[in-house]
Amino acid sequence: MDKESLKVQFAQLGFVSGLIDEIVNVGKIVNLKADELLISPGEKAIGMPFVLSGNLRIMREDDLGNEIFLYYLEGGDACAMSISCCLGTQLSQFKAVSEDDCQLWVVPMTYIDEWMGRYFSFRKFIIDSYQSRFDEMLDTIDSIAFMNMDERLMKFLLDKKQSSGSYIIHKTHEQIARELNSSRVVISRLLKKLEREDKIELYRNRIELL
DNA sequence: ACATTAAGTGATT
DNA sequence: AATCACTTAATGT
Repeated sequence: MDKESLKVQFAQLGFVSGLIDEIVNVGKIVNLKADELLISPGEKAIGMPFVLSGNLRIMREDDLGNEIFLYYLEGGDACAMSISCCLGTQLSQFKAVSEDDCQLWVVPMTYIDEWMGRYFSFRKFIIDSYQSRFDEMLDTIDSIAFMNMDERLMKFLLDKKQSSGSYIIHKTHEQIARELNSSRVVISRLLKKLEREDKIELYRNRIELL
């Protein structure tokens, strides 16, 4: 990723050129392959990540290793949540795993506070970003609280199609069950039902939407 | 050929 | 909707 295309990416976020230069100068690239752990609860964040490409899955985890899915970070997103983690010398409350191959631009936290003061566009971006993470979290809370499992599963499949731009989903029933906080058997049955309704086709490690 | 992992299913709570 | 127990199918060594 060369500097010029980086600048183009950040310009799309509505940043002014002075800010873009600073971001490009102090950040560094982080490449993740699919299913790599970026951070887990209790760790100190390395900085504030901007997602250049790929998707990340953000989750909460309890002491027993049970996970609950919160939201996705997609290209163009930044994890504003990581601010609290760094401004207040707090440790991460989240677990972040790459969903596919990802490119991140990570900026040391020390700059964030200062940029928020100096650049209106940056302050706005952070607040908006915080807001959308929050909204997405409300969304998943709603779906856990108010939607039936079959609706949640359908939503999951459609979201997946949306974010990956593909009708093919490379996941096992087990993985899907974990992300929806359900069990493998339940997911297998519901998927089977969807297959009988000709909405999907099932294979090993792969689901195709029709 | 054998072991391992993913997926399908009936019965029970 | 979850869990158990068991079967069947696919894949790796």
